[in-house]
Amino acid sequence: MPKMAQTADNWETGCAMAQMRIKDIAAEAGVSPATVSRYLNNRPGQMTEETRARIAAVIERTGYRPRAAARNLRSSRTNLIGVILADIANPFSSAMLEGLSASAAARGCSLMTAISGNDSAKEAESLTRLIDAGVDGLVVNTCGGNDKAIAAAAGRLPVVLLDRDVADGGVDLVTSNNRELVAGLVDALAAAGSERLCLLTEASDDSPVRRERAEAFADELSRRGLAGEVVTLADGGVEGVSRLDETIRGYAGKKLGLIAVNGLVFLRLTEALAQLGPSLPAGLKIATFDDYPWNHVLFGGVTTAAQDTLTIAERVVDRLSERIDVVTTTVGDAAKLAPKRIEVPGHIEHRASTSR
Amino acid sequence: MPKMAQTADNWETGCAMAQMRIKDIAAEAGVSPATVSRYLNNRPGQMTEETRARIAAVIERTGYRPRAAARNLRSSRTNLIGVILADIANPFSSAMLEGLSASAAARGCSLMTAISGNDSAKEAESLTRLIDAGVDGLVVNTCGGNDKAIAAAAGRLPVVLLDRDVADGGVDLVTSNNRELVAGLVDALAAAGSERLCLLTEASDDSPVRRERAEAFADELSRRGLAGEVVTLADGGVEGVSRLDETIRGYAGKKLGLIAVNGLVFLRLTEALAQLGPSLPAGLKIATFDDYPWNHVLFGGVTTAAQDTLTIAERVVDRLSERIDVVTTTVGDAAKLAPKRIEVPGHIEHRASTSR
DNA sequence: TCGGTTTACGAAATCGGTTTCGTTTCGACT
DNA sequence: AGTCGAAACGAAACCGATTTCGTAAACCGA
Repeated sequence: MPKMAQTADNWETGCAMAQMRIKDIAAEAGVSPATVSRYLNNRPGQMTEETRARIAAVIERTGYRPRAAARNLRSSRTNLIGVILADIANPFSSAMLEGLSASAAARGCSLMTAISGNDSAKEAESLTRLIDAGVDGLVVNTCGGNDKAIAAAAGRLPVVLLDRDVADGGVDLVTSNNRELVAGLVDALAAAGSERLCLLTEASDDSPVRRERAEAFADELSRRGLAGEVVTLADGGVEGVSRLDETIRGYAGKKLGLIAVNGLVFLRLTEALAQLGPSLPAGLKIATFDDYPWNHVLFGGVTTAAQDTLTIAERVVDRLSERIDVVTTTVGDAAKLAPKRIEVPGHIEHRASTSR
Repeated sequence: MPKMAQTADNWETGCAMAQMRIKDIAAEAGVSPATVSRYLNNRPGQMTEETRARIAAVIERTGYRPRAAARNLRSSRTNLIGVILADIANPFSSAMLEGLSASAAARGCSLMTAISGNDSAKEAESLTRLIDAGVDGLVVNTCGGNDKAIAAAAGRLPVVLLDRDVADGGVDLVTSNNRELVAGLVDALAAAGSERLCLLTEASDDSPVRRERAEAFADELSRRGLAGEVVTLADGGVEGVSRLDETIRGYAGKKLGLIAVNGLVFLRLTEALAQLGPSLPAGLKIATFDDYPWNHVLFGGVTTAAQDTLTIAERVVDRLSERIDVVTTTVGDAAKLAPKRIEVPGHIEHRASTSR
């Protein structure tokens, strides 16, 4: 006996009717599955307005949704973007995630996220897991230690780096204009009367971003003939803080200006300063990277180099989409896009901590 | 001419060899695809140790990875967990994401994330997008307004709610022991000598969590015979802050104790207090929900009701896995799990803001 | 040694879309 | 009217795994 067509009538009770297949829709609309597929993907091969309407009606009525797995299998496209974040506790990362989510959704893509927690091994594992899952492209905010693997991945599918570069280069990167932002903060401190500047960094953070900011800081100092240095806090609270404390005491009253290289360092700085008193020691000026909610509050507002996270996210998804389109369009690897570095301008929020 | 077996020899240059299929592996190992499949999923139908080793060797050598899409199609399981978060800017959410990511990875699952940004429409859209993508289960930190849709979704696939419940009930929920935490904070303030307590909330936040905490607060007050009230800040900075300011001034010096219902409210409170001076007005005590980095810093440390985000995440994934297993195991809907409410105990961090 | 049961494995169907390729239809232009 | 080309659509192959079902071999107790 030939297999009966499994119609999707709500059988007996009006309970959950069996999932419909594209062929059911086709039958119902009196067309072939191919035509329904063309409708679903509004393919160039147009169809009669009447046919289109009939299919639309049936889909509307039945609430049919195509199964993604089947679609993925044949077309080998998943509309999934993989995201690997180094440290979600960092508000920069969560802001980025929100931006990526929005930009991806605007293109009909979903996000598969993995969080490495600054652990290289976890990052590597996430890399393969996301690739195995069949993501169309990958956004990586690397914690370092996987440069080889990431470069290799970039050879197999579209990859865009977020904020932190890999050694070998050759992979797209989207980042802030760190050099200009450093200059802006130095400006603000100098304008506030600081004569000697310190850039505060953390020992555990050896990221390219930190290095770039440190270099820009040194350059900026020598360009202006200002005195200053990079102070690296030891990891873990106490030692680092006392070292900082020492530095500040040593300069107190001498028009010192401090720049925290990121939000976490700024929090530790705040902790250290709390030991000296609730408001800033006379003559001490402060500025920091990354605009967090508490930056408005601490010290009556701290001058901040704010990154334009939303735009960064947008650029990342734009670029990734370009690559994805190329991959799915071109036959050979001939017209592969050259790797590109995209800088998104941030801006300086001037607040009380650098007022004269 | 019969189609030639596409062997995966690195042809000519050692360049990227063609993706292998399970049938290639099977051929190479001298077994059938079915056997390789059994190996990959280590199925009960065991195989000879020798066969197993031979397959393992071929896979090892070729670096074969099964295509997820094909696997998903046939088995209708994706090993994907969908996560919808209301507000990623809230550190509670990002901590949760990290925990979920870890717990899911431990079970070989990946996360598909969507962020509603407290927008009901976006939440609804995310819901269908994730379901269409074929996630095995869903974790929802709802922003409200989609109770019907969420309940409906829970009827079609495993759903676990995070922190915020839906109206109709009937869906699993994992949350903190808010009532005990409220009691703990009231304890701390009372012990610090506060005679009149305020719970600060925001007008825009009408979540079940807020309501639960407010109710617990009222109950606790009456149980102890303490005076107090719930103060709702208007949205947007100024009006809300001045209202708060007024409240504080009205009570200043009268042994007032303040509880911020969440981290965002606490930040606004901090802002308002900054107008009164850098340290707490005499006799004013403060406590807050949610343990953020700056809680250690502000006011020399603020007493906090900390939620155990890691454990919450773990319970969520545990519960979701239970449901997923039931769905894929049972034939009928007979043994469906009854909805369950899981409370994960948090704890109180006693800090300087409630010292005597 | 012989039935009976278990174990190891292969052949082929199957999941539900997409895509290729071919056929029909229709309009337009000599 | 005849021809041509494009547009609209259908039949069937295809994506690459899993799963069912069947069979041969191995094992086992009597």
